Amino acid sequence: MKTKSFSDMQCSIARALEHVGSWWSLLIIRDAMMGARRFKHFQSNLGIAKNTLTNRLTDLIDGGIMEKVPASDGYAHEEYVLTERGRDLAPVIIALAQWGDRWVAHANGPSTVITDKATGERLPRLWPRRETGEVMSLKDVGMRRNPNASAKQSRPEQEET
Amino acid sequence: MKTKSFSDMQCSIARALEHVGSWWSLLIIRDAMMGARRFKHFQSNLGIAKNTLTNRLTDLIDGGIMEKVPASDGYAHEEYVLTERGRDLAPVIIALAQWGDRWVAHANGPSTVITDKATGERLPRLWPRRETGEVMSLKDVGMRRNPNASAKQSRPEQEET
DNA sequence: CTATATGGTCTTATATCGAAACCAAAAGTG
DNA sequence: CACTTTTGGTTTCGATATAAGACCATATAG
Repeated sequence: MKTKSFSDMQCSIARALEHVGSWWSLLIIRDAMMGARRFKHFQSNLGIAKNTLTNRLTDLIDGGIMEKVPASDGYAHEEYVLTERGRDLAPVIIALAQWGDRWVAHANGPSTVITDKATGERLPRLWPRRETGEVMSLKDVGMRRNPNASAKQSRPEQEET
Repeated sequence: MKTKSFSDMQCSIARALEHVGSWWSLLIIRDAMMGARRFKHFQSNLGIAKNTLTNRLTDLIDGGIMEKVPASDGYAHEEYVLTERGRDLAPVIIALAQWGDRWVAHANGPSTVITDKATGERLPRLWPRRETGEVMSLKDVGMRRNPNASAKQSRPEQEET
């Protein structure tokens, strides 16, 4: 139920989830990244109900993540493709896939492997790095409140008043 | 309606979303990463209904992403903390935050900045890299079907039959 | 020109969410 | 120690989104 919207939150994660946080969105985006372009592709790949697919696609288009374009092969239908904004979600998809591979993989292994096309090798884990490229420990990653953030946000250290 | 479960899908992304794909899950995890530990923290930070929060926390615990531990300060209550599995979602959270910062930021800027504690600097964009640390172009990232994947998955190139 | 596939829309049933009331136990107060 | 407030829920209820399937117009295939 979307009744509660995140769009008034200042947090970028909430604002991002407003666009890609619903149940099917990221799977549709994943399929698009893998080459799906037509309604039927998404529907048969995902086993999603048609009306739900219509809704999700409409939301993604409204959010500027996908767009409808004329068929690439000269046919009359239209196709759904990712915009730049949508393609830019690749790190999210990859991070999610790698986490899934590690922690909740299917008994037969993952259905899809993310590779470096140049070598065919599996991509190394997406992980925070410094400008230098050095891999960071999570302990060194901080989340700092933006000074000109508007509202309160209680954290254990600062809530007593 | 969650009636449709992703848990029978072989795709790691679907399997990951089964755990963190519902509306509030990732925001709860984000709050936990920022230091929230108690029910009231999550509730007041997020403005989530209490019953929904209870459900989401229960699911996260069942999924091994969070766990309940005795209060760290000697009080009688229990606290909710991330497990290793949960902390390992950091790249997903960071990728999402960075995408949000870039594409759908709030007018006043993001409420939270993700930093390198060592320098206080904002973290560079999480992006696919080779083993060498070299940043990749998305064009070089491939998604290949796992040979021993079970079911069909139609892609434009292979669907005509 | 007929049959089928595609890309939807509409209706109905059900599951989930949000809000508010309610409650027991713990913590804070005098 | 008695009294009040906070915390951490659970229950009930109404609103809404989803799933499933019927239905339909257009496009493509034969």
